Amino acid sequence: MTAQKSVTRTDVARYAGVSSAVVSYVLNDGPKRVAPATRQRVLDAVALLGYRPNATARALSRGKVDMIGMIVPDIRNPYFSELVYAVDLAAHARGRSLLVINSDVRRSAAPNHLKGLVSQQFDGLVLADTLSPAETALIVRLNIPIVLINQFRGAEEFMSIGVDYFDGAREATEHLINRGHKKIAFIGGTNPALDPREHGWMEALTEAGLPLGRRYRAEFSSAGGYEAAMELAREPDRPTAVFIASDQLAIAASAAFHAAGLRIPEDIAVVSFDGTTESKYNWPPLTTMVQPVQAMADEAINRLIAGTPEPTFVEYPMKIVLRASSGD
Amino acid sequence: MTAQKSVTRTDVARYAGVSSAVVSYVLNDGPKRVAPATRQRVLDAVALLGYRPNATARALSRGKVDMIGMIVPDIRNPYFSELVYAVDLAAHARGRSLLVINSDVRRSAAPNHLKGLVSQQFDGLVLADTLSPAETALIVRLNIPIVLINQFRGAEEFMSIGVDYFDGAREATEHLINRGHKKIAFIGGTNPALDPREHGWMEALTEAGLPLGRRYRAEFSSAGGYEAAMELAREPDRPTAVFIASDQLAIAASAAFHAAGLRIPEDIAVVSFDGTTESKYNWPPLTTMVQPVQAMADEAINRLIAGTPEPTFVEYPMKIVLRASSGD
DNA sequence: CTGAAAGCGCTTACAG
DNA sequence: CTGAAAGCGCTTACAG
Repeated sequence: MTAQKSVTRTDVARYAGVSSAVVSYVLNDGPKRVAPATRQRVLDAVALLGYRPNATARALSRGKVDMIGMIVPDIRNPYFSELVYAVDLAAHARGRSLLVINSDVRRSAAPNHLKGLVSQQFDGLVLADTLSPAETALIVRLNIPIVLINQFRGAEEFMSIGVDYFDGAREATEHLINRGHKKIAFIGGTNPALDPREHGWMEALTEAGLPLGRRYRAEFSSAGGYEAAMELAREPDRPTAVFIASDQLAIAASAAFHAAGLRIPEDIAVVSFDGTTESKYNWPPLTTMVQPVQAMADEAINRLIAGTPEPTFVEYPMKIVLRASSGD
Repeated sequence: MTAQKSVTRTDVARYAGVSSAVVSYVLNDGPKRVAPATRQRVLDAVALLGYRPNATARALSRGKVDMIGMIVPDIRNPYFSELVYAVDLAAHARGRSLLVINSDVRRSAAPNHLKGLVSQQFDGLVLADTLSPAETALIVRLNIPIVLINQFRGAEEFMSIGVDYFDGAREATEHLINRGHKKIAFIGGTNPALDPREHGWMEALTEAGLPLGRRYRAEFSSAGGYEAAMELAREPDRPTAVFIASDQLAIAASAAFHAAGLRIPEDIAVVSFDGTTESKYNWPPLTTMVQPVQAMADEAINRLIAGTPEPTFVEYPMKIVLRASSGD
């Protein structure tokens, strides 16, 4: 269903009166040199015939596709769409396309959502999703460079790129403590393992000799954040501040607090996590821990292109951005 | 850089003691029938050798890649990330992968951002971006099925799928009129041509015998929406209501109104356009015109797969969702 | 029901 | 500087 009778390398070669090899040399700028006059003839033929190289054939012949795959839970989450954007930018800067795989979509569309992926000849894979052991095994068998990004549950087999979740969370909580809050809650996800963000929150409170506030575990979605915040708002002994594990949750939580008649930050101060653009346009604007998304994306792509990376954990520090939600 | 010494069809065939053609027949369930016993031998060999078919070779041989391309201005805009998600879902349901191209990224990464696209052998292309005439010419030469989505400036050459922008905008404005507003402004984009949303707003006001309110033209970004709203807020003869052309603009505008000390909807009522999830979690929740995104996405994919679609305009009606931003 | 073989459109050693 | 040719890993008419 591509072009009906598409122009091929051979057509160009014939028209220019050279071999198809020469056409390749011209188009790829190598590996052989071509005489200027010949070169011009080829270029003219290309233009005249409207020739477009077939990327598929090229990929088959070269044994690589110049394409990187990226697995993401849900691209509708602003954090992930910013991450995808950054990785895409990095990939293109290095001459690669990025094929984004929404694991959400796959999971609903097919029982074995990674199946199609398996036959794809990616140069590498950026994993922004937590996979089941079975899925991980499948991925490993792909035998291509892999980098985990945005995951704190670092797998032993792969290189992992992320922020210092623990320290970031601790700093966020400390900021609330420094502003005089004594009852500081936590809203986060329903992880099976301990979320380092929850851990960092605990650590900060413990260090300050403060009691652990209540923790609310929600689905990582707007609806989840809204419900958790509503629950918090109805608490008889309400906390005066809350550290929320993602901007998406925090934005929905803000709406819930408003709906419950709470003023931010007067009644409930909020510090969030991620530093997406959305956090700035929330009402009130969110104080949030910023992830250096582009730097992480660049790193991921560079490592992949360099070949299978060492299974280490590359950790970026976070920076806090002070805004009105915490009274700043 | 794919698997070092990957297992090929030939290896499987040899191991199973059949020809590579038979392996194909088994794996593709056709076009020939294979004896059950032989079939089982092949399947066993596949499992034992850990064979993964090479999608690139398959694509070259079949002349198609089962991949659809989608060009989007900026995936970080929630409306587009929801649209991409929907199209991805539709594509996978039909057995195709979706390669998303951020024209933003391409434009900054390469002068001719569509160049790489040209050699890709897509089965079809979903265009959610307005292209320059030169870019359009390039795309046409691709000679593959194309569908425009989310564009009101319908090109004559292509099928176009979208909502009834004009009617949607009119209904949005009428809602404000029905609630008694007399001074209704408009915040929209800086389009060279007349945005039908602006046109619909005008029409509603004219029909009601109301004077045209001021119109604020902004970049389609959060920053753009914020600035436009700030300008509106400072107006001496401030409007009491505003129709805003997208949720992204409206969310940023809400923040600006709050920052300027205006209450929504008491001082300024807002009706927005798009119906993204974000609109629901804004404060206050936005009354907005909902686009039937999934239906549009399904339609786009179905048409592409059926072959080059007729250059018609498929228009979906919009539905208003009433929420607090308009006092509902 | 199974096999030998041509072909998809490139790339790239190998000769000249 | 240029060409003839093998090869990438599949698919699929064509024979048997």
